[in-house]
Amino acid sequence: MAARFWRVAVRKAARSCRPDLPAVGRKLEILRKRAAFLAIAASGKRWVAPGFILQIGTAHPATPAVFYGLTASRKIGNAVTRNRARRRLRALAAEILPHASPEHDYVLIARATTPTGKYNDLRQDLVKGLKRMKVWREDACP
RNA sequence: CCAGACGGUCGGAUGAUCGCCCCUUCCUUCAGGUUGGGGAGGAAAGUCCGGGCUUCAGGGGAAAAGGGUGCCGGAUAACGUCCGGUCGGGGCGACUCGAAGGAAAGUGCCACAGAAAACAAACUACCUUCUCGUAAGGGAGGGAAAAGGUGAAAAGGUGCGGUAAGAGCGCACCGCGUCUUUGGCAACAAAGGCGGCACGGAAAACCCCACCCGAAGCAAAACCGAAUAGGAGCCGCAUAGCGCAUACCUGAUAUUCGUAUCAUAGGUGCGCGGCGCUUUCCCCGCGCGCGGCUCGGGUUGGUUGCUUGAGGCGUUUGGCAACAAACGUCCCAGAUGAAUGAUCGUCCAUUGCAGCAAUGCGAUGACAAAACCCGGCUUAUAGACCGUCUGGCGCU
Repeated sequence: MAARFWRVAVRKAARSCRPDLPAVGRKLEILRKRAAFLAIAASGKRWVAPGFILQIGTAHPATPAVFYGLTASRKIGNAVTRNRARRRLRALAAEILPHASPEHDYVLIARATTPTGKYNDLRQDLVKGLKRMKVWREDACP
């Protein structure tokens, strides 16, 4: 009940701050180049949750958008499973990552439980992880 | 109604909120907004066959090697696929399965067991002659291959006759071989004659015969952009060439500036020769130095290829069928760290618990996701539905 209310509030906030572009941490861009993934992995900062692994790249000047990438390896299952994991992570990123600092790049790595776990758990874990790593911005539009 | 055979269709439904990719309308400050439309499969899978397409200039012929296919006829762009037959297995049946050419071209093989595994042979045992012995029985020679035993297989089978015992030794039927006739396009089948049995298995050992096959793949390939980038150097080989023609182009000379002349300047054309052209050879044709080593550089990106196709659906006609033709109609994914979804309800299935029950609470949702495109094959697949047929049982 509380979670539902919280989610609606976020959506309202996201909608309300749309007019004032270009504000920090609003848009999302997906990384597609192998070199970018390697650079983020090399920074070594990672946070492991039951449903996924979060990697954070080294700090750089803030960009207009938050860059993030998704990885679903052969290990977690066949093509259907990998697709489902990647799509759940993409939905999660669309909801949560506007709150992340645009001074870093992020990579979400799918684990075996990603396609089957509870969506609420995934969401809470990601928020927790961002706060732990001190890249959480409470207001999406400061 | 039960059990089964074959073929086909589908393979969760629906709503709300928030999104993604492609095409498109309009607005436009060129960054977006906006209108409308489309967006995974029967196997998209495995990548096992067959094609299209692209590149290696291309085309034709022959040979060798290698690979593939293998009853007959048809379908098809093609196939190892499909359809219809034949033959041989399985099933009461519907139906189904089949590495189904040649063993009389040749070489080799047939384990174990057994006497013997392919010019047949003879262990036990059978018959007989001679001989030794009182006898039981033994020894030597001959006949024969029926009985026993071994084996996947023992050189036709069963019955009768025959014989010292036996044996296709003779006869009948069956099998086999061969010839003829008939039916069939054919594979093959049927009938009749002849033969007295010759020809064991395995070709999934090599092999022979007939037919087919160039290679690599969309990371193909083309273009744009970028870059000193079809780069530079050295070595080796080679006739790095020769002849003829040509004033058309560049060039040279002369010039009255209009042009003329020059073939021992280059280009160009033709011929000869050399090398190369996807294993080799020949012919046509095409291209032109070739080969090796060293140094330096490049490999990001974008666009095209990219989805209108041996296309889908419907009707009619031909055909037993696979399929073909005609007409009508439709446009139906195009991503590239890879879109086609995420979340939450309701319903539908399956299932667990509780309950006398109505029902309630919870869990789960087959296999599996396009990657240039088609035709097949193979494998995976919870469940639902439809049609045709077979064998039972019951009823009228």
